[in-house]
Amino acid sequence: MAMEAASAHEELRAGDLEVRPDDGMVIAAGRTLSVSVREFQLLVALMRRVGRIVTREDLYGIVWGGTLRAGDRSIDVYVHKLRVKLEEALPDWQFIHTHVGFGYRLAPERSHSFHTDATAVSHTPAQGGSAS
Amino acid sequence: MAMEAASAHEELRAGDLEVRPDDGMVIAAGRTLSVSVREFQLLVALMRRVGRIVTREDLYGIVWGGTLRAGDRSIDVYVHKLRVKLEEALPDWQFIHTHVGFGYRLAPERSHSFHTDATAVSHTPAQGGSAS
DNA sequence: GAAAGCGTTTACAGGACGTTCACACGAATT
DNA sequence: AATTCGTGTGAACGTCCTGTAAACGCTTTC
Repeated sequence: MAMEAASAHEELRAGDLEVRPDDGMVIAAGRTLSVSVREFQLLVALMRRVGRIVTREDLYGIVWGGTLRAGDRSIDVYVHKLRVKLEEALPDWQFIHTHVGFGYRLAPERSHSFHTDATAVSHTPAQGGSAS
Repeated sequence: MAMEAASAHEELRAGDLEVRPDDGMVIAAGRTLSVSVREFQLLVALMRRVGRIVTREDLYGIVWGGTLRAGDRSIDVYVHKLRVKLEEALPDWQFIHTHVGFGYRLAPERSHSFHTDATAVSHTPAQGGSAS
């Protein structure tokens, strides 16, 4: 059977971004990029939920463990570090998207080329308007 | 014959680096390198996993056998020794890459060294110079 | 028996990492 | 427009990890 979520050689993909949770490797456009342990854990957590918004609380629980304390900016810092490295490797693609008040979402989207951004409605309040 | 990991005339390659586990030979850019037994074992272990990150624990188990004790720096020392010899043989290539917190990865990559030298290297690097 | 090579261990230096601050920017609200 | 909350971003700082040279004992060779 194909058990991939937790055992043999899981391989996560999103556009030209590839992550191998087992090997600790991140490959962007064929080139291996070096990321720290925290960066890697965060990236894996997001990659396992591609296209979906992950709350800070969830991310913290997954990567750091425990509960996110008020005022803790670790997630923001590491999201930023990841963005820098990903943009350096794949300049025309944007992977980690911010959903203010909701969390982060990982998905490969073109950066600056053209604004198809008529999507003014980023997320309807029907989704989960009560975030703590 | 599909078995190559331990039988007849295995021949490992990575760029201009060639290793023959059976003969105990290391050839870099056509020149034979002399390496010690430990250095050789470590190199073979890494070459058999080209492109992948190998943890210190795994390396130790493969080359030294047993479990890596806390504070044991043998691997670091031998990685360094290998790096010195490989760089001496192939100055513009970097083979053993460190992934902090993960392990080591062997892969031929150009050394992006932006030297400010306008005099020295211009064409043929004279690799058979005066080495030992 | 002395010299040399090798593998291991030790010591110190340098760099990377993770966390926390501080401030700037932007979005949402009033 | 002004305020408030949330996020972006660069930097400071202590800690841990890795790089590197050298000391040490062991084995081999002459």
